[in-house]
Amino acid sequence: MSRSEQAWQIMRDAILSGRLGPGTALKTSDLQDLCGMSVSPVREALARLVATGLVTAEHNRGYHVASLSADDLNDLVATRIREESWALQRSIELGDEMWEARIISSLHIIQRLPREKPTDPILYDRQWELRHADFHQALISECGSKVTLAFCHTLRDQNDHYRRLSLTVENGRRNAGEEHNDIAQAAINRDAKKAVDALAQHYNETARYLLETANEGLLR
Amino acid sequence: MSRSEQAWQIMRDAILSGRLGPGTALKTSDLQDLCGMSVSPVREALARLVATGLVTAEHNRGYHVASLSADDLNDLVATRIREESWALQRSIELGDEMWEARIISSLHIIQRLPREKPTDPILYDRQWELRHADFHQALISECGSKVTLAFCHTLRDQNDHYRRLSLTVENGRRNAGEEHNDIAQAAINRDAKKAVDALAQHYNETARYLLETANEGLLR
DNA sequence: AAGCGCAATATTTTCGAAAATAATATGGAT
DNA sequence: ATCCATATTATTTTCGAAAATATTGCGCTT
Repeated sequence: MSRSEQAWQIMRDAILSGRLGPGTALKTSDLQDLCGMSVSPVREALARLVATGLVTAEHNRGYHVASLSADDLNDLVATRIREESWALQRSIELGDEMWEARIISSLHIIQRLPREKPTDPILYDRQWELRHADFHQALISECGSKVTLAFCHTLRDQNDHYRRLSLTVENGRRNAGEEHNDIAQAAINRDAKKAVDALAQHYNETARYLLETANEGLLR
Repeated sequence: MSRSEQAWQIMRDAILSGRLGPGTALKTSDLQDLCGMSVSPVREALARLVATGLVTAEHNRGYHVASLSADDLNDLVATRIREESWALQRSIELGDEMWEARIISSLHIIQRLPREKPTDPILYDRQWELRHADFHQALISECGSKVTLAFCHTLRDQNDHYRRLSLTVENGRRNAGEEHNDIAQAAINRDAKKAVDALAQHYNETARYLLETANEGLLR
């Protein structure tokens, strides 16, 4: 793997885990230390993070971890529901047995994967996050629109940043297992309306929960 | 303006004008000559172009100008219609007089701005393209969703790459003035259905025209 | 004490060359 | 002649330092 890709992973991880909190100034010298490499690959990686919205850039004034706000989260979630609803609906029309199988398999995995205990003050279960992303990706994967899928991907990335709001509080995360189940069932039964409703509720609930339990200091 | 921004403009221009055709391999040494600077800002700029979809990157194998295909154009246009329809509808609900004024003013400008004659074998009217973008941006600007607007922006950028398909043929471009007029009128009359229909037709017509007159050699 | 200009410092951005990787050419075996 | 291994070349990626730009601290005036 190239250095710039390493740097991307390291920094992305640091941001999503909260080691680099929202709004933090990202000095290149510090990042070089963190990633153990020279400035070039670090900058390359920063450019990618800017593209996905995890980092903001100001000309000649460096980079900052994107800041979080309730307004932005609401915008994000509403847009995500709109996009993924469309994509899920189309996937229900177009998806074949392989599509169903991918949903069932990825659902199974997140149900079996217990989330890590919040022993760490900074709790961040990367494994769960990856598998969770797989599940939601599987649902919409057969929508037939490459650009839409790419957009959903960046929306998911930005949304994951907001998960950080709750990961610092005691209880970790609410149990969303049942919601996942409902979505998957409805999708495989080709019940588009039910599936879309369940998906929307899942995202809305998650957002509501995040804002409720949010550590105020993390919101702009 | 920083060097990397200069490089971005120069390369973007070269791609949209067709001087760097779809699929062209982008050697850093050539790009350094083209932009008159070192490799760092060139790479920085390439990263931005990758983010907007005008350029593709392959690890350790450099960069290429994005290639064009009928399938991708259809995906692009369908998605653009879906997104902008939503955004236009919301803008019609939320927009104030300033919104109307911006539409009227930007429409006026593109109507008065005559497109350059196709004397150049490589014809590319940057001025018109900018003003055209302004008009479509104005229509959706009051939708209230930052992420949606950002997405529409990248869709527009990718779409502009496809305009290249017709710019090499004799007649330049069909007259879309009337279509612009219809959209603007309906929007300002707050007739959402009519406005959305006119917008969709405008984009569909443009895509159909592009694919009809396309120089086959440019399509993958 | 508050505001301003200027020097000192910190940081970002860019450069030119070195290292790492991929593409191409060369030569020998079958 | 064709195929494979190896050497050569071309290209991308990374480095460490220099240049450009922004920030901070200090003494001065009002």
